[in-house]
Amino acid sequence: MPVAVSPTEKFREFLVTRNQRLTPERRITVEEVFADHEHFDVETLAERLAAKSDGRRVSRSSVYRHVAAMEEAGLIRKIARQDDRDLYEHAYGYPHHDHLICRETGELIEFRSPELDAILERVAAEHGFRVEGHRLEVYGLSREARKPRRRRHSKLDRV
Amino acid sequence: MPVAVSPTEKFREFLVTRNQRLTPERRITVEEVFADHEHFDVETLAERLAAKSDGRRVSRSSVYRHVAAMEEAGLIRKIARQDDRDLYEHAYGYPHHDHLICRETGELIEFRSPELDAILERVAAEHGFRVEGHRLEVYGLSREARKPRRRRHSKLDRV
DNA sequence: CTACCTGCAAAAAGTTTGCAGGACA
DNA sequence: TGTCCTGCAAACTTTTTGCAGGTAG
Repeated sequence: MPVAVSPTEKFREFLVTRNQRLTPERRITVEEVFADHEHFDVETLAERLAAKSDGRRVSRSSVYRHVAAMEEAGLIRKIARQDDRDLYEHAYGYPHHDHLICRETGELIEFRSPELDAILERVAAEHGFRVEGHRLEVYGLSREARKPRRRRHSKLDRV
Repeated sequence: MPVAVSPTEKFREFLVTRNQRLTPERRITVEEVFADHEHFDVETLAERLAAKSDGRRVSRSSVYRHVAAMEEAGLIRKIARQDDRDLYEHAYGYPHHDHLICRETGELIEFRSPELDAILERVAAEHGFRVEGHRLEVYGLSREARKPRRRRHSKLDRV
């Protein structure tokens, strides 16, 4: 099922409901965020937007404001905290999923598990709780990290 | 299997491995934390410890230092972020579990699900990932929050 | 004209750190 | 004596906010 409306358009629709406009700054911000499917944190995004050489820069404070709006619009979602920063990912046009997070390499491996969702629903129901969403971070070691010393930046590499 | 060693003693053992001592301040901090099974954030804990009328107060910075140490010792664990503060809970003498978090009341309902753990193991294995732990926060509405008592402030009213 | 917007600088809030004086082995 | 420790204040980081000027309809 294809995404019928672009994130930018979706954002505009959301803004309308609040009597707000899709300004150039807002457009630039959404487009930068949806230019790829990478996770991001606001600071980094702001740096990227501030570095634009053409007249397309957006101030840090505005980036924070726009990211907050995009989250309220349901375009993006907070997935974790990394190095004291909130990490975001696309929520629009991207199915919900969870993450395996490697403590060694920082890798984020995405996975989907309907079974998991089902269990949560059931457990929640047992507690009279209505699920609206969840955030799951599984910590451990990725295959990559466990590879027996292969070009990995380990101080223990024999010199 | 019963907890053979008290948290305080456990903390002492950990400190020894780093050539550190269980000072009065450290002892007071661990004891305060394990005085009940409630979740806590450092700021609140620090306030409690600063308010002690007897000569048992501990400065905020030390509380931060001690809490960090206790986490490294495996006595406590970070479970979520609430109101911009890290929230901790006991990890020692308390079986691992996850939480249903009410977005309305802030309630934290604990639950355990071996099935969930099993699924995570399986999914992880499929990705060559070795699980060491996880953090799961399920958001939604608790029964309490859904009780149809007098007008709860909701933007969705009469839309 | 009347919102809505933006960038800047300053402010918040949580957390960390440098430092001088103490304490303990 | 030589570490380890603590409290205090200052520093830091990320994020938010006040404000003055700008812009669109």
